[in-house]
Amino acid sequence: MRSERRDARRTAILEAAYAVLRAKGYRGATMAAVAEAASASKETLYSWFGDKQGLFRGLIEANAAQAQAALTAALAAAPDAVEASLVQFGEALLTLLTGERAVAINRIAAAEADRGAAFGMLLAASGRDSVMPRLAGLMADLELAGVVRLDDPADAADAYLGLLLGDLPVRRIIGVAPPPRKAAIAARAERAARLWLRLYAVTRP
Amino acid sequence: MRSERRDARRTAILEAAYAVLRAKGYRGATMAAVAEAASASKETLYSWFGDKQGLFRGLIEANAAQAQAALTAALAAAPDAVEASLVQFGEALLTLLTGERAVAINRIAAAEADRGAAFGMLLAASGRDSVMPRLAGLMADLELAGVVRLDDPADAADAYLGLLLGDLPVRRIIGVAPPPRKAAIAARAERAARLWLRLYAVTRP
DNA sequence: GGTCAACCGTACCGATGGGTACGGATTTGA
DNA sequence: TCAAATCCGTACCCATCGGTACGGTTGACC
Repeated sequence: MRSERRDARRTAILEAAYAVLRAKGYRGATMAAVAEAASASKETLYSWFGDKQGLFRGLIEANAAQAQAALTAALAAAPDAVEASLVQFGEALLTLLTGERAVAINRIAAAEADRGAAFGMLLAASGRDSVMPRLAGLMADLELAGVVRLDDPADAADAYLGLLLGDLPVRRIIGVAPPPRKAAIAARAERAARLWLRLYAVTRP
Repeated sequence: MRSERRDARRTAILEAAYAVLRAKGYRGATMAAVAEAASASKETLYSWFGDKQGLFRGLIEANAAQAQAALTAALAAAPDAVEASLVQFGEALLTLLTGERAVAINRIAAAEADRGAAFGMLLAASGRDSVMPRLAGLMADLELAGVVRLDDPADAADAYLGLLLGDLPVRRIIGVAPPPRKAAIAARAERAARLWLRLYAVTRP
């Protein structure tokens, strides 16, 4: 299959683009540097992706697909207790959002936010807009199980996100916080679930 | 006084720098554009601030002082109930963090996060590191008043920040959310205080 | 009123990076 | 094995931007 090799090459190029992006930032990620890292020519880059924005748009889309898969996997590993799935979901989401990839991509969107918010929109579409439905579903399950009562589901979801993330994503994007360790992520997810349940549980513990 | 005029000129230049920054972003904020907006010469800019980083470092520092003053004012307008001061503090903080100025500055730090985190550090020093003590003090007051019980004050403060901010700052920085209206800010601050009190109140309402 | 420093406007320089063009090599498909 | 398409490497063009130099002008201070 020719398309297989093409796809592999494409992801290899995007991987090289990400490597340069992570090391040098968006403005430092020159097309020449990406081409060299990918052992490709600039002309190939332009022919495949149109321009620099197109290249990194491709990177964002690829990452979005990856992130979706990770979240799906986290939810698929169905735990016995519904509450535990909230923790697992939180861990997966926190791992994604504070990871190097998401941070680097968020920095692109921040740097380009003035020149239209094209990157931001794309990121939001593949980020929040795909996360919230899953979170809503999870919470609906919890409500059906009689664990919690949610008068305003959107509000409750927002509260959970806040408790889970805090200002960590901003500090990551700004560059003042290192990526949290697995243990720290687990602790945060556990704490967020505990506090959130305390807020909305039907029977106050 | 000559220094008065110098100070006024300096703040005028920084104001012009901010205007250009807001309109064009950090990379688009060329020294020439700032000079023109300030009716100054590039040479003056370089002589006063050293280089581009120095200019925007000055902008960040000026903004930090302004923000500190706003928070102090919010806390100084001492309300009768200590709980109300939590709402006032939240409104002030939310107004600051989602405002155009803070967002533009955060975008600088995001764009320059790879090349060392100099801007990020500066921003954190004048931001979180100056906010948290005040929040801690506020919460200590609440505990002394017997309203809440905080086993882990740092944790409680983090939870409050999460409830207050949610992912709004990130969405602002990314450019996908407009600055919230006064009413929305008030609603968020009120909600954060309500939920936080529900979490930590001594007597569950 | 005269002197001196600061400042404005402009012009200039070197470097860099996005985007294009082209020749030679390599792979693809029959 | 041969023709066609693709791709790599390099070189090139052009615009932009950070930073510097300089001459004319203004304003402060004596």
